[in-house]
Amino acid sequence: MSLSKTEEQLMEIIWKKGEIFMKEIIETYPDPKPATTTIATLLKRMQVKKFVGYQLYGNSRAYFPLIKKSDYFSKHVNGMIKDYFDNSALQFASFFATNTKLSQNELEELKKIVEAQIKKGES
Amino acid sequence: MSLSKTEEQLMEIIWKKGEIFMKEIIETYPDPKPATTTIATLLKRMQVKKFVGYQLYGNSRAYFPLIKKSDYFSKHVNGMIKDYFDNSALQFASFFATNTKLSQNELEELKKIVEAQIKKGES
DNA sequence: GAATTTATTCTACATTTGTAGAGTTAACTC
DNA sequence: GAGTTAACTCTACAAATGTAGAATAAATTC
Repeated sequence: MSLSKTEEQLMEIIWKKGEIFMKEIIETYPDPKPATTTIATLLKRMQVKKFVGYQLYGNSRAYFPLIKKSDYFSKHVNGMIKDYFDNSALQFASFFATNTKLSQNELEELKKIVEAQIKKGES
Repeated sequence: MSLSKTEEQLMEIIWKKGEIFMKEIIETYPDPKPATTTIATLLKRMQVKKFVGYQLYGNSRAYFPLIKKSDYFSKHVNGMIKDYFDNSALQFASFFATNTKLSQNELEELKKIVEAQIKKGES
């Protein structure tokens, strides 16, 4: 079971806050804000799909993610690599480095990250 | 308008071949193969969405992509960066480098790619 | 404590997606 | 040329998704 685009957006709001009340969720949306019932429905479905849970505080619910954003995107990206880049992470990385607008500075940063990652693996 | 997961899979088949006939499409799918009508429906929808076109050869159609795979994934990945990584490509790159299982060799390769990209920008 | 606000469930309905049968037509096969 | 195969259109239908009203219940406010 995976999330739809709209559910993913909501999920992102929940990830950002870590724990969030209905009222805050609605506030987060830009106008025109969705009806609370709409959000309630999404939250319900996401609970069924085991992506969010909630903690009762007195009588109100604080919703929280049941999956880490990094895990979610790992799966997501790895799925993409598998399905559309011949299962080659490198191919994807190459595509990414050449097709995304990274500034010189960002490229330098990225280089550092990669180097650090290499170091890490060497130990 | 964007493609659903299933349509994307079919799109990938079309990208791979560049130009492809119905029969070949079906052959590409693993068992249990979908009904030809299923594929026909998907193709029809993808034509409406302007993702594929076809060229008549005598009486049969050779389907081909109307969008380049690199363009499609650029949009895709950039959308992901925008929606879930604070619009920071670097943040995504960092996530990618640390969360995807790249071998030492692949990391070295990636480093080279990044370096090449840096060189390119310097000119 | 009556009136208002807020959150929740239940129900509903339109749209999109996944899948494919029925029917048609052209092509291919003896 | 009668029978088989292939591809296409049209129709259909179930499931998933996007959106929200009605009803209810609790909390907040005068």
